[in-house]
Amino acid sequence: MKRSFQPKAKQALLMATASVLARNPGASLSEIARQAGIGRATLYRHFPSRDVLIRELAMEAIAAIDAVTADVTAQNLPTDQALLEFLRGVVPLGDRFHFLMIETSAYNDPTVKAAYDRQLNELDAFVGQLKQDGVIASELPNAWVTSVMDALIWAAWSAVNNGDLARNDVAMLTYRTLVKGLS
Amino acid sequence: MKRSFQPKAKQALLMATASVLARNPGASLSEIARQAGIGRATLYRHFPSRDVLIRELAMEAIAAIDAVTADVTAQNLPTDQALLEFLRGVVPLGDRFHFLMIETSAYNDPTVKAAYDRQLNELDAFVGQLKQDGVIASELPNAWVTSVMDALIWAAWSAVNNGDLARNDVAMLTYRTLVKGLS
DNA sequence: CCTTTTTGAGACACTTTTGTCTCTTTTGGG
DNA sequence: CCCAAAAGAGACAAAAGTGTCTCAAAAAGG
Repeated sequence: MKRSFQPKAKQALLMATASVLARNPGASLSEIARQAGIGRATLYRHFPSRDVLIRELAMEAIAAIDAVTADVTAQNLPTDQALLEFLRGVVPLGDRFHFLMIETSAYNDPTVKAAYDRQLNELDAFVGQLKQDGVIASELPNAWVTSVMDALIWAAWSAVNNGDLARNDVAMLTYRTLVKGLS
Repeated sequence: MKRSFQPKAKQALLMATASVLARNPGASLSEIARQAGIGRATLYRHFPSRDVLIRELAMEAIAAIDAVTADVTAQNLPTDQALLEFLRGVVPLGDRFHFLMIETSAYNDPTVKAAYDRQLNELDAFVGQLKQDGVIASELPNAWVTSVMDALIWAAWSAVNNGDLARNDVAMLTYRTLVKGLS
């Protein structure tokens, strides 16, 4: 083959889709293709249906967050620093992180659902560690902590993409807000 | 007339719609009607079109938040207490508050847009006061503050509706998270 | 009860979106 | 420069959502 079916373009397409769907979950495929700067037919060449697109995006998002987690874990940092590093990695993925929370149709697929549940459990365990180490208050319900984390990550990503906040500041700002807010 | 066209049922319908649309902005009218426990045709008897439903819901949401603001203002509290009271009033309206942020199609209507812009300005002014009074840090961009407020209000409402948090605790929890997080 | 109003269910045309195909143009490796 | 792979454009049927209408059942006032 001259040019193999480039996984690079597919990746870029997935990222564009996340960006669109995070803002407007009901967006049509024409809308997604338009905002990705490609033709609708081309979108179908990469993804045979809307469901597959959603599913692959979900899996990609989960994998991207896993990569961040693995990277942070490998550094063996104290939990508070690990949280900061996690945010540094995850805030740029804010649209995909958010997409996972709102695009409930993705969980019709059992593989996606299993991977997502596993990731939620890992996050829950991390919150447990943060509590143990006194980074956040242990009397707070985990559900509240994870909700606030998601909410702030999404707010941070949106602020950067609206031009309201600088990309380099935003992880630290989120970290401070989170740690101080939940201490 | 025997029974006038009850504004009460209409109100209940709007509330159910907000609840559905906040979670799933792309929900169809069948979905909305089903979750509201009524027939689709009945929905059309109250609202002639999807656009009108969206528009009326937006106006109702804005009015409900205005009512909270007016109530808080009338009490002439110090700003930190005013914030707490505002949250107490607004967290139960979390779905409608959130709906206003995500249902961009509502702003096609100039009346809705004007009312929403006015409300955003009022919120911005309130944030300015909170900064002046040292309740929150003045170096934070207003956009970040309002983003975090919305995010937390929505997280709080969701947590209550998922049964993760008690309705009576949640405003105070949101207040603490917000004030400590942004101090 | 009886009457009037409201409701739910379903049929219907219309619009938008989805998914499939074909044809032409562009692009990048050889 | 050539040519195969990939892109865009557009036509098309199928599916889903929207808006209108009718009719029978339910509900509530008199």
